[in-house]
Amino acid sequence: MPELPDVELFRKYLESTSLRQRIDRVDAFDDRILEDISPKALHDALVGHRFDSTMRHGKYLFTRHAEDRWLVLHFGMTGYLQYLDEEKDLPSHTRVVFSFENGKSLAFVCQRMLGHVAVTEDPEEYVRARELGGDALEMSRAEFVAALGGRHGSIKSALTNQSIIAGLGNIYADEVLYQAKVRPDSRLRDLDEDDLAGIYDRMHEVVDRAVDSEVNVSRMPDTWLLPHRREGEPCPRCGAAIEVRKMSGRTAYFCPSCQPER
DNA sequence: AGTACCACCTGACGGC
DNA sequence: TGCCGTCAGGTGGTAC
Repeated sequence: MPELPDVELFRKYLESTSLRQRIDRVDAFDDRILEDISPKALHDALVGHRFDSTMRHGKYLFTRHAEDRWLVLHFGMTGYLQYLDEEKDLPSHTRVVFSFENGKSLAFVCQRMLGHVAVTEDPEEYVRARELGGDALEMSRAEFVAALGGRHGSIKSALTNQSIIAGLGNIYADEVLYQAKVRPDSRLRDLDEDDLAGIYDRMHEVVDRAVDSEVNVSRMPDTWLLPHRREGEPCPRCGAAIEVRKMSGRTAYFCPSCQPER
């Protein structure tokens, strides 16, 4: 479930493995993954170039391969990157392979086909066209409060709405609200600026720490909700049974005692 | 504006 | 054993 911390890790992974190698071949095995570009056009756009830098906005990863040419990667729910010494070791569900001159390759793997690969001239323009909000890590506390202010929905639907804040998904939104002791179904109009500032601070902590833990749950604090995100499991803070509630088709996990109703 | 629901997609899992 | 419904959840579209 790649959310911001996962994608940030993919970015670092791509940086440490795949820069500055001449791209010899690009194979797209399933063009449902490709967004407004044919397999041949993708191949032709990349061959002969080298990835030379990366950037991330929310759950989108960009890597530059020429002046004004960037590859766009979005991982859907099950996507990830794998750098390989030998192409025979391609993971199952590999959808696109970037083969380098040194015989190594980078696989874009995406089991459920909910991810996308695209090409853009300008990541910022791409972000604008997608109507994404500010990146959760880049945005200031004042921008965060302003983005949420004056809205009427639930806090959780705002946190996971990529056009308001880009980067949080279902799992980390639950974690942030758990840390902030705010119930996911709380109405924004019932939260004041201090509440929002607190949520912003917890969001930063959670995302930073998740990246530091390399998104490995066993390396995250045991006092977090994430290792206990199961119905009825005791809350690591107070022992009350964790509750689950469906909110617009998503499962929200929370502690009914630490995250009181407002 | 916000919400609910559906579709996309595949694999795991529980029930029978 | 094997079939079937349900669930996982990021995104996007539609209807209310």
